[in-house]
Amino acid sequence: MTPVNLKSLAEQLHLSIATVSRALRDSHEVSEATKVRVRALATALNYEPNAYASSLRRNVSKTIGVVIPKVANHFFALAINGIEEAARQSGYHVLIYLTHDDYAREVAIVQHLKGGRVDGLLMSVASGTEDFAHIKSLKDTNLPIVFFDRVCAEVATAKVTTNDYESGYQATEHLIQSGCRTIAHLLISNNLSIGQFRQQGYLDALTAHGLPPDPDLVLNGVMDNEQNVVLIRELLQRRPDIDGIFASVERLAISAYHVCKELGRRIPEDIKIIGFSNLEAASLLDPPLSTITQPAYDIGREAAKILIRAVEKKKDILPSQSLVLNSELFQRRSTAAG
Amino acid sequence: MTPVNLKSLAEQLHLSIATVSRALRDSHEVSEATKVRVRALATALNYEPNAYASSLRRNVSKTIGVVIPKVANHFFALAINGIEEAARQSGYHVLIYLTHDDYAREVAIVQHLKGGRVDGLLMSVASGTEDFAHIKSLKDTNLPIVFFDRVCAEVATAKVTTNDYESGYQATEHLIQSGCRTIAHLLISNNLSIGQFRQQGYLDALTAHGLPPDPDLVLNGVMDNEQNVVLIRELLQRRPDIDGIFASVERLAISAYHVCKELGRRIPEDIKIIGFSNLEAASLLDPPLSTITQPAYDIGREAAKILIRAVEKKKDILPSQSLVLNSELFQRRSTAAG
DNA sequence: TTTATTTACGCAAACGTTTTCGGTAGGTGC
DNA sequence: GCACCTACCGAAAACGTTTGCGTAAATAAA
Repeated sequence: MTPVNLKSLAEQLHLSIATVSRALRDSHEVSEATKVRVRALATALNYEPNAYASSLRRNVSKTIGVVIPKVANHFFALAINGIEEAARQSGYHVLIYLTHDDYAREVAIVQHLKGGRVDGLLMSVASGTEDFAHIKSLKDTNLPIVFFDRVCAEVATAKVTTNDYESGYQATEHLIQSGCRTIAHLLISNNLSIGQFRQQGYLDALTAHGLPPDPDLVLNGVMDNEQNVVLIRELLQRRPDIDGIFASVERLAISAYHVCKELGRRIPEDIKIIGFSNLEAASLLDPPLSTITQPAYDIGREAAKILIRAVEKKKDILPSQSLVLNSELFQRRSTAAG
Repeated sequence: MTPVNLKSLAEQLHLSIATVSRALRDSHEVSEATKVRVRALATALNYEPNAYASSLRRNVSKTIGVVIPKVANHFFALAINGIEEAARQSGYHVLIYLTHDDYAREVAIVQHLKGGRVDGLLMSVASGTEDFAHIKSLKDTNLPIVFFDRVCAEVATAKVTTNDYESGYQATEHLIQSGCRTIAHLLISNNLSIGQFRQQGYLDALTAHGLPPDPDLVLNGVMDNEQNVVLIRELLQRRPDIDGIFASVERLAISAYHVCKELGRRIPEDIKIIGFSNLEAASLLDPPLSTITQPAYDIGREAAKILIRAVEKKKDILPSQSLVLNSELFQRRSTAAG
């Protein structure tokens, strides 16, 4: 079976390759009559242009890369959903890379992307990343980059985030207004700005309501969930006065649930819990978990839109194009006043 | 800034492009001394070969496509995780396409893939797909395809699935052994074989235990969850004797939970529920949901492995390479015998 | 009629890489 | 001395597409 490409089409139509190419791209330099002829044969033979030849020649791949820590996480899954939607609408393809929060993997991936495989990059940096040289070096190749959620402050480009400070403040305030006086903050400590913003919101909400911040109530979680359960258990046993928990990370809220059940602390009667989460099933938990939910889909979609717009216009992406989309507080039974 | 490609490297090294290319690919036709020189400059200048030029010339893209209905679903998210892992290990890139269970989108995506953008395809077909001509036509271009989970029986290739029939049988048997006598089956009716297998397992388990199958107990759900709640409510009100529910689809189990709470049916005292689900939070639901959980990560990884192996060896994929990975039944309180 | 202008198409170069084919230099065996 | 081999390297074609430029004919303007 002969390959179906511009050459074979041209031969069958007794035209030049150039004319066939132009006809298919609807150029004004070719008559309507031949356009019709060309299109007819192309669809008849199921012609599809070779993406790599086209990309090579035009130096454009119609592909964007997405580098994220993980996909088995409802936030990132929803973000990909939004990204794919925006990409599809503009005819872009989506390459996915997972760092698993591993710095070395992130570096390797970023290095690979210098090969021109993508026209632009969406990125949520790994929590283990402390040195951003690899990202800067990629940006120096003029590859447009947009960060979302886990941004890299040191690289001057657009960032799409949620209002982490305000959300941390709101969550803490919500616990206070529900009657809590001794509020713990569970977080994963790393150098990501989002964690710091949430922590600051927590602290400011406490002081604003006359509650003195206590470092003993701030628990730095780790990667391993089993270990987190141990840490949280220790905290709750050491400080039986804790009556509220603000979890900056979904799985810390889940671990807190486990510990409370194990220790016989009733939620929300003895202790109230609120957490950042995109869990669909939050309302089905026992009890339903109050959440701060990020607009993950929108974050992904808007980030992709900014990126694609820049790629198409061949214009640099400015930090001023950054977007902050508000998270939403869903009040459920785990923080019911009582 | 001059581009860093083979040409520029060759000029600086006073070598030919051919030699530089061979040196970087570690050909035996170039001396060790020059290899060292070439590699040194290449790493110094951060050279990364142009992926599209390479793909065009070698007719190989080191990229696999993944076409799935959705990503905001723990099963598919885990599957992607496995796919990415296998791909990364073999140096492959992963393109993601979402059909949203829409036939037209699936056709458009498949048509696009004829452009040679991917070396192979992993696919889980959309539930709305009834005609497989587009897939067959893609396969006719000699593109290797491996189906996973939602397979297409009409295309002769490898399929990676789970033991749907046995799982349906086990789930039903588990309900019977927990004391249920009137067991409803909630499913999404479509022409996917997995649904049919599960339904058959349900029927066979009933008859094997002397319970007469009753078509009135089989509920065909729809896409819209609100509508499903209505349907389930009608069913439970029409048949107050129902004491067990087997949900073939996660969200139907969730909807059943909602209806039970609304109608005041206690789980598991009045009615027991088990469902296919990859929900992480199943154990945190109220009450914890018994599940049949598919090995999603392994399914994705094994499917990708089969595909990549075939791509590398340039050999056809045979239906005999199909794999069946067993699901696991997690018994939780929603089916506690009482 | 002559001179611009437009229309419709072909030629050929380019994108960066890989690979075939060959060529040169030096060494080895006879 | 000659034939032969090996080690190393370069020239150039090829992958399929896009596009600047040229050109012939047709049309419009003068």
